[in-house]
Amino acid sequence: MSVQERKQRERAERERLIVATARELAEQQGWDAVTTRRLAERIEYSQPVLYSHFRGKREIIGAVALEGAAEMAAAVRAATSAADGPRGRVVALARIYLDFAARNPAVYDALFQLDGGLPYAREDTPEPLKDAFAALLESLGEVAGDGVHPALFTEVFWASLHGLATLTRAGRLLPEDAARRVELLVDRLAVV
Amino acid sequence: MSVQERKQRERAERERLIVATARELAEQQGWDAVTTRRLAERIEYSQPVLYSHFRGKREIIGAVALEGAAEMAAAVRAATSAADGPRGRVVALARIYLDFAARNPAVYDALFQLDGGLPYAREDTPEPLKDAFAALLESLGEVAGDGVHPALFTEVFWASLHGLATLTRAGRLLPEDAARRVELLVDRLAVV
DNA sequence: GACTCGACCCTAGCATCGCTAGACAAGCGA
DNA sequence: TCGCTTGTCTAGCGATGCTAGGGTCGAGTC
Repeated sequence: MSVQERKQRERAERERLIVATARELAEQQGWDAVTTRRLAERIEYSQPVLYSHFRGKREIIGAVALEGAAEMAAAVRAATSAADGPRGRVVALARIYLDFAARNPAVYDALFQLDGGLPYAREDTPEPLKDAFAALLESLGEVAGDGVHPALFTEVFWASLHGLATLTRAGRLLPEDAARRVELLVDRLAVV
Repeated sequence: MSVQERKQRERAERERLIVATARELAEQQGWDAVTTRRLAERIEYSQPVLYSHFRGKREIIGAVALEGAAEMAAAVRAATSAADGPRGRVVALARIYLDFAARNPAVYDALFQLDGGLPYAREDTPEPLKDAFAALLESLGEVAGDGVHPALFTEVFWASLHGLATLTRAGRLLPEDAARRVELLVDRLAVV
């Protein structure tokens, strides 16, 4: 049995290597540069090996997305737990969210922009995705206001942040006023 | 001279045909299906003809985006001018914006999601894009509130709508609660 | 009215993409 | 030691965006 176990360990290790390498390559040169050939070369295996771990490129993007979701949830919780009061937590959340998107553009794309073949907003949605939304809900639910469903409020707030993140990164919004936009958004949306 | 004029007319006509065909194909089967070969076949010319009009696929996407921007601006102005009061105009704007995005997903992608090689938020930004933003500003500036720069408010409101539009279309948000989200967004963001 | 010459378009092909079939080698269990 | 499973690689398929080069057709000139 120990032989099989060793093989499974090695296999899992290689899978982590694939995901980490794909992410690294995407952050360095964009997802367009993440071709199966380049990826295979970087992990020092041939192309078909990738397909013994993932169905195709889409699933690799999906794996990066799941990893990113877990990181984002952790980052959000860390930031909000260090802040004081409902409003403080919302401000911290908004900042860390946009910061995460700006610092990890490839991961953010994998999560919300690209097709990673993951089911969203459904029962069989992977746990990391549900948990990332839950992390947002924990702080945003506090400031939804009377008579407003916390989840609905979270969706709206999240969508606003997502809009700011994507439009800024796509060059549609100038980064200079980013802080002022966040301030305005929190002031208006959050009920404290 | 009339021969040259005729040729120029025919050339311009063919360019319109290319853009219209690309848009049609994208709306029918998605932008992935818009390959230079398929596009060439549909307009009944060979591939290289496309490159005598546009630098490449990117520029074709950009042309569709410009066409879409003009349409969106017109739609927004039509909807807001038919509504009463500042709040009524904002509600109408939000609805028509999301409606436009839902009805013309390919055009919306060309505008805000894909790389059409267009310069945004700059001095040399094409007129249709500036005008589309201006159309939003006309109604949203009314409800920015005291001490808030109308353009900044417009950016935030626009980003929120963009977030709702993209997340909904990507399956990240369920369409059922769309109306409630718009209502909440307008209630909180707009100062009436 | 014949001819020259330039503008225009098409065929063919390049490098690269995601993905797969089939040959081959390595290492396990008997 | 042998047989077989498991795993990996080489090679190749169809399709992508884009381009080079040849050929045709028609406008303008003598």
